[in-house]
Amino acid sequence: MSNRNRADPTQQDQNKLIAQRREKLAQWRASGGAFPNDFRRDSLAAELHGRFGERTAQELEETAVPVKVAGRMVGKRVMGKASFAHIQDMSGRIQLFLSRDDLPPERYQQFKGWDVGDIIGAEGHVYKTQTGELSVKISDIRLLTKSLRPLPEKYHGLADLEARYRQRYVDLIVNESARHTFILRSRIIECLRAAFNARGFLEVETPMMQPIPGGAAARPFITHHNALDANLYLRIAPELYLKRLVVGGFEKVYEINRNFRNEGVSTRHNPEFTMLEFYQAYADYHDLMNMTEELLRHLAMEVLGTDQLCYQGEPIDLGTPFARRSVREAILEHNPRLSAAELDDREALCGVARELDIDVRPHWGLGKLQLEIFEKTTEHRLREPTFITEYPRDVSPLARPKDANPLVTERFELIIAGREIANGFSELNDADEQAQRFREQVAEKEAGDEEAMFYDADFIRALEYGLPPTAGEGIGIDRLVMLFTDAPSIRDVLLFPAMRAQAEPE
RNA sequence: GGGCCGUUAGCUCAGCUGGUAGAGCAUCGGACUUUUAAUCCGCUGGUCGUAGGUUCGAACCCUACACGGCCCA
Repeated sequence: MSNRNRADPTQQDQNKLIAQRREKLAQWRASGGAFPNDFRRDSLAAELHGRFGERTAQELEETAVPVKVAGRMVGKRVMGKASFAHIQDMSGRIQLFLSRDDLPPERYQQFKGWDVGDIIGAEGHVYKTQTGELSVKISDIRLLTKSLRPLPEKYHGLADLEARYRQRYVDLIVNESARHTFILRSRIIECLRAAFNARGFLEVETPMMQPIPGGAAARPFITHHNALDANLYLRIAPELYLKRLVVGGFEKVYEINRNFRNEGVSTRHNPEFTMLEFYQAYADYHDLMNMTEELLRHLAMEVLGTDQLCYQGEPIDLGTPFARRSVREAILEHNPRLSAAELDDREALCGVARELDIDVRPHWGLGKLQLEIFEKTTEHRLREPTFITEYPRDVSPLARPKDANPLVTERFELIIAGREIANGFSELNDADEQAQRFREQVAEKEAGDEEAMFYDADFIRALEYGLPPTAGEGIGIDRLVMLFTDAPSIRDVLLFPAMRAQAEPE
């Protein structure tokens, strides 16, 4: 990134290219009618390709269908008294052919002064060039918006990652793959919404600003409400509100929205990220695993047309049933030197954890140690879709314990390509036990765990009215989109990823 | 927070052992009525991220800082 050309608009344009374009704009203003907004197009590029792409040149010449198109000029080839240009609209690109003698007087001369990047509107008729490219033979053309800044080079596009993230608008103009990623993201969310609606779920919106942040183990952002003179937290999860709604009788609810976690930024973490969270009464975690598997397979077929994904060179098969194994089984499988007996021996696990360079805290219990060891040694090795089940009770304070073994819960996480994609469980609906779990969390918070949960008395009150047996799950949309678009970084699937503020924006 | 790497023209990138900076594309001027990374001819364009230091001399060596990338916590 250049630090030159600072923000003061009266002082800018040290850059010759910008100065030249500003001069062209000044002439346009002087001639009157700059920045008009009375041009109406009647066709998009992709529509033209769809309607006329298969027609022969002769058929098109006979019908001479008149069209009006508009978009950003992304290519310009002037050859004496005739020119080609490509314009790009939200659907794609279409070529324009201009011949001086087909245009009003002076128009061709004006066109020659316009720049790649300018927004133009044109009318003419659909035809095919000698090479068979569907194009519009122009009878008149107008400049609609003057672009003052030159676009990146046409061949390499914009490659600098910092520039692509900070100036996403430029990235979207010049990089087809970026447009594709965000269009696919939109389709994925659209498809998920349709799937939940079809299953009878009700879409809801719950507070983003919460007096007590709950539903996950994470550090929250704090903000302040002036009129109430009260601190509020940006939500780390919608979970406790969604369960209140199930108490209220909305037995199947879902929400697709942002969560905020005050943690580091990395290729997998952004401080704000999108989560699909849903709850279904009279279901348990097995039901949700089955549904998740179905859902992902359906999603892949809908948006990609295949259930065979390729992520960063690695094949991912969503077509065959996902593996399911418990945290215990997974740890033992990937740590052959560990015995089942050692997994239940806190002292032994502490030693193992330290050998793994895990920063063991004195207040950690057996479950926390198991989970840390799982995350360090096992999670990243799970490449094919795998449900990891039976998470320890003490790291799952909102989940229902297993009847057969109350030390673990009816919880799962879905791991694909070494990353957590979803997390779900049978909900803890025993108000007294939930209150006890909150008290344990508060004790851990007091012991220094900043991610431990708060005691939410209103949530307990809601449970006391009676939460039906319910299962709930969160699916990380950004990570799902990464998987589906083969994106190496979460920033590639966020239109405006979190970046450190620039000292002086250009 | 730690380690490694990067920052040079509008964009994509070269730049050797330290000797005051180059290409392609774009721009600008010219030629050209079916091109599509158009072609051909000619000309421009730089406070080498910032600030110090070493040196006769720094894009290059050293230090700090800023921003970014990757990995680890």
